Amino acid sequence: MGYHRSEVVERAIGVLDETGLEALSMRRLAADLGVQAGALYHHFDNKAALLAAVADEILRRGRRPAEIVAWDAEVHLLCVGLRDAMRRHRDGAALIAQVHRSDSAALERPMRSALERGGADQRLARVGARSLVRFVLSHESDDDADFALGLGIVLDGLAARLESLES
Amino acid sequence: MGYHRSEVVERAIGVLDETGLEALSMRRLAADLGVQAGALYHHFDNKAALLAAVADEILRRGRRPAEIVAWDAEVHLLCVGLRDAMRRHRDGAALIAQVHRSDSAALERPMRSALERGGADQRLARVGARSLVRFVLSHESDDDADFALGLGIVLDGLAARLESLES
DNA sequence: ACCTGAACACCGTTCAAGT
DNA sequence: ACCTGAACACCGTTCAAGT
Repeated sequence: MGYHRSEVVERAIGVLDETGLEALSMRRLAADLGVQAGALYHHFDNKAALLAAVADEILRRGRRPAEIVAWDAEVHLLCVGLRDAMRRHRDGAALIAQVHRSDSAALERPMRSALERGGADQRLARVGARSLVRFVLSHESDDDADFALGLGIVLDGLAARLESLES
Repeated sequence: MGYHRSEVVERAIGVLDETGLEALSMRRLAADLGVQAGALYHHFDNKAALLAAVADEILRRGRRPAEIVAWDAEVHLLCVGLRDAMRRHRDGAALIAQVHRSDSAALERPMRSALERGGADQRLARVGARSLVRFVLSHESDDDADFALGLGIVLDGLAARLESLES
């Protein structure tokens, strides 16, 4: 009953918010759409593909218009933006972390280029981007103050490494 | 057929290593022990309790004898020890991360006291310990050099915060 | 092209009944 | 105390058959 994938994804986000990731099954979602479970496989190869599409949509909705800012402000914006996007939905972090496991590049690429803009060599940009993204994904339930402190620690460590590269 | 929980746990670790976390079901484990699935519920309240016991045992086996070392060496040892323990078994990190979600204290406590020994106040010790443990848990698949670089970044950031507390 | 109905091969958990 | 057998309420996925 979803002409397109997009309506299935939208309903999936609804089910996610109402019942959580654990209860978001192909059968439950199909029932919610008034359709047999097997019908979903005309739109998605498997459940992983559906969840990837859901994660994509959640991140797309969280995306802010590109601003022209300093590289360190951009790194900060990327972290806070990711955090906000995933906190907008029940189990958002768990879902995005799960999808991120099989496609880490999508989330880490913008972070990596911001770090390279800040003078990081390829390796530091890669490792730093990975650390930052995983930090954000694993600290969903922290309150904002603790999150800011933890993020500040990682950013300070990164800054120290960047300074020693400049000399 | 396990007089005690310990034999069930041992077999569970075997199944984990052979087939991975996804395939470690109550039914599969029971079949492996030559027993009906229901019998396992005489030893464990539910699957989560079983997995917690398995994670505990994996961590217990990875524990090294306490040495008398400087606090920063201890923090480093705790991180590397945790990493080694979880890498000794297939899907070890995923299992320990899962259990850690409902009992983060056990893993974070020793890290917290090491940080307090290094001069951290309660809040910095709590946030720092959490960041370090989650860093280790989420970087299982990194190679050793990338892990060391990432860990160094977090530790440097922590050190900067500790120095500013001393003044 | 899209969906139904029905099946296949699984899950975690409970519980009367047996020893 | 510990286990069996069998059930309950679910899963993801496939596929002939219908429209």
